[in-house]
Amino acid sequence: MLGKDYEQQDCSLARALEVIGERWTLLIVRDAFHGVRRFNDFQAHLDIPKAVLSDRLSGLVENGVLQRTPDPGHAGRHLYELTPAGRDLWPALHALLIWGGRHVAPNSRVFKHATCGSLLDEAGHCARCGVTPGPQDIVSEVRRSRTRGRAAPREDAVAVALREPHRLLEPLGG
Amino acid sequence: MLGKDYEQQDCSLARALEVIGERWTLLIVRDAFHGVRRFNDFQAHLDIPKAVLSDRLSGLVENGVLQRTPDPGHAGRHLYELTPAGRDLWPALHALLIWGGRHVAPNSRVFKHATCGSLLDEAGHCARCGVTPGPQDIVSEVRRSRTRGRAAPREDAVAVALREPHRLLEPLGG
DNA sequence: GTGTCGGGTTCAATGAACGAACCATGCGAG
DNA sequence: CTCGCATGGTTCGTTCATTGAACCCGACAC
Repeated sequence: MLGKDYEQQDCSLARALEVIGERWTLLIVRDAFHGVRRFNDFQAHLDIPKAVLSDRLSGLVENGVLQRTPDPGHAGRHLYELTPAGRDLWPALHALLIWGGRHVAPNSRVFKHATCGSLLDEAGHCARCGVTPGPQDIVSEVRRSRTRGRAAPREDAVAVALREPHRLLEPLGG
Repeated sequence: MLGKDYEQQDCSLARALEVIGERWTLLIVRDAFHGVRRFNDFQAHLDIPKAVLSDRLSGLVENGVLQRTPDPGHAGRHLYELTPAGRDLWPALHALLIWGGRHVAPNSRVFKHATCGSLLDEAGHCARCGVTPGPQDIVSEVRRSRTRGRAAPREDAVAVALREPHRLLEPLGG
């Protein structure tokens, strides 16, 4: 992302942004948390040009956020999954999501603690259990609510699958 | 940032990224947390083209992250300061900083609780006081450490001022 | 063989970002 | 008053990134 002259900035935020600060990148990571693993699913859900998606996925793999593995069912195809470093992005992603929901437009999904079912607060904390669960213990579901308004909902496979509650990191659809 | 067709994505992360996801934007916000308020200080510290900086500052003001006020000392000049919504970005910014420090390159600064002086952990929590202080109660200082290596340090006014410990949000240099 | 689907790459056109040059205002010195 | 300089921008031509359509290839399916 940032020009090479930024390497003089001794700042790990700049480093982080070089990895996940490009257009689309964080949305790809978000989908990965929701269990999207295949090229076409990312593409259909994000409406992103294939060339850009290909470029971003390669970048994320290079930087250790995703790992590319052969798809066992289909030779020549790949699965993209979060590495531990990628899963470590959850707090940052969650904080941005909350901020967007609070200051830009209300969030359409809510997060619940998988083991007790109660809603997490804005810090991602489960009041009942007194813990801050990691993504593997969080269920994301659509906030059933007032006039979800806003144009026709998307109809791609990923969007449809995500209308059901879904535990983060668990592979989506087969 | 994202094309208009993304408005169909009912996702507050996308909304957030439209506001703070462009190139440079988060670095500007970071500097704002460190007390930078003047156009030239941003420009000197970030090595960003003036046209882009002007554009980003206007965008942040429009989106309610910064507010532009006349500089009391100098007519015709402005000060850019974080609004409450902007200050609310702290958890997200901090999480990204920590992630970058852990997975990309070690962080060159540390954060301490202003009221007790002890180091904050990676969640931004003060173990001694049992609180997670907001930015106004955090002091940022250079990690005094092994071979800070990496090229010559920057010499612009902001970089020099930030070599001293500095409480977040407090205006820098006069 | 032909067809089709997933997973890409290539390419021309568009749109951002860059950096240098320019402009306007407000000083302070002479 | 005039000159020079600093701040805070805007304008503009060049360069780089993004876009979307078209094309390619390898696996099956028939």
